[in-house]
Amino acid sequence: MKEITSQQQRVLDCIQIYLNKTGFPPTRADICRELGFKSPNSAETHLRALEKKGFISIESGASRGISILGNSDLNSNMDNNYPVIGLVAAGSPTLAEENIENKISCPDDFFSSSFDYFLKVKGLSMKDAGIMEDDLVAVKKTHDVKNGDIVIARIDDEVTIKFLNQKSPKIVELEPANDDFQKIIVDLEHEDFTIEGKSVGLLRRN
Amino acid sequence: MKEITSQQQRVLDCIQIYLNKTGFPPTRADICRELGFKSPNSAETHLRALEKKGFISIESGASRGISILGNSDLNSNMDNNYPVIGLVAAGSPTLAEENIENKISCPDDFFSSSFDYFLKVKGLSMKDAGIMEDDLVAVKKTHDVKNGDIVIARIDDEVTIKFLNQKSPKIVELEPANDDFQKIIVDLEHEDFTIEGKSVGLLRRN
DNA sequence: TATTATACTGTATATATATTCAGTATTTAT
DNA sequence: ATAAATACTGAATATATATACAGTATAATA
Repeated sequence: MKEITSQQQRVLDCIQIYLNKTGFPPTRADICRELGFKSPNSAETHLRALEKKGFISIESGASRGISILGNSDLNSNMDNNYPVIGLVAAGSPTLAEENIENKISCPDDFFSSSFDYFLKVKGLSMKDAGIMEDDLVAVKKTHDVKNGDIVIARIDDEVTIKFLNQKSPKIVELEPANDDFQKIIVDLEHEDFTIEGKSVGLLRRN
Repeated sequence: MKEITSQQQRVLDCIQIYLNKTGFPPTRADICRELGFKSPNSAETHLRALEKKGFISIESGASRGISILGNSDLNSNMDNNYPVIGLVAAGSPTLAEENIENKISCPDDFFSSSFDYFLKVKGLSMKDAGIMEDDLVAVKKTHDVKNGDIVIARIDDEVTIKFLNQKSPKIVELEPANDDFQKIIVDLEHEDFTIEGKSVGLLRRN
């Protein structure tokens, strides 16, 4: 199995998410819509690359004839215990024992993408995005984020959840979804900045 | 779930077998080939019957747009399958098969209280309460509600989700959480009003 | 340095596919 | 007795979809 590129990984994830959501694979046009491509051939070439590398198989001539290989997951629906983490500051690793407030049993394929933990939200800085105090945001630990994603970021030793907007290679803006809050402008050259992950879903327990 | 006929069972089995074998659902022609039908309309009518009875859903216009619903045989652990319901109008019972858009496997004790179904939210009338379009509200069917609860109510034949505020034995106010929307004032003596249940949680899948 | 792989836009088209319409016949409810 | 559901054949068609072809551009490789 050859190495997969990050864009090919996005396409592969897209297929899996589409499958979970609808029960059948996407068309080229569906993939374009999901990932923002403007030509069906963009999807086509990625699919052919993924086929060549053995990640998927494509049934010639068949519509939606994509199947994900090496994936005999009848256990995809198994429950797992996911930790609930508060907005922890400091250099302590996010998933360290002392930061785990709780654990929640939940199917692995519960959200559109796999995830690693629940983040318990403090404050109302993302209120207009429908994220309220004490909501549990399902966080996938990844650096594969793009502008517009709701990301969990660490600046120096403060953790925050905001919309990502990378203005330039050196400047990142973290935008709240609440007029009462200011956007955070991060100078990557002078501040310690890390993307912890991104939101892939939300859970509210009254 | 209405009774399935033996031929419809054969078609349903055929879809499942095809899915296991190829990873994507069959076309009408595929079903004909597998079961020996000579007209694609044979498959079509069986599919429509299966859809009507709630065994499958069919995405209109999409090729191979068949997905098998509530197949608790394959993915049942200790989880339960909870139906996803749109904001259905009319006198049809909320949990009628034809209103079920989807099913979600989820632990029984997932929210603070037991619940009966997920309601897929339309519109932004509860936006300031952090309830956005397409959010899934976990609904417990009950009449035990109090002022301030987020309730699912039916007025004549319209279903809505709002804050409950009973002003008097005869007047109920349903209050949105969005300045762009008007509160709904219900005269219990002259309008057909029912409390379907209340929100006990929320799920958002990006 | 040339070549291959990646990563796209944009257009075009053959065909795969859903879906409707017109029939026939049998069985099941009302 | 009549309607409605079941169970098909057969033909026709609009459109959904895969896929080829023509480009552009950059990064990796040999």
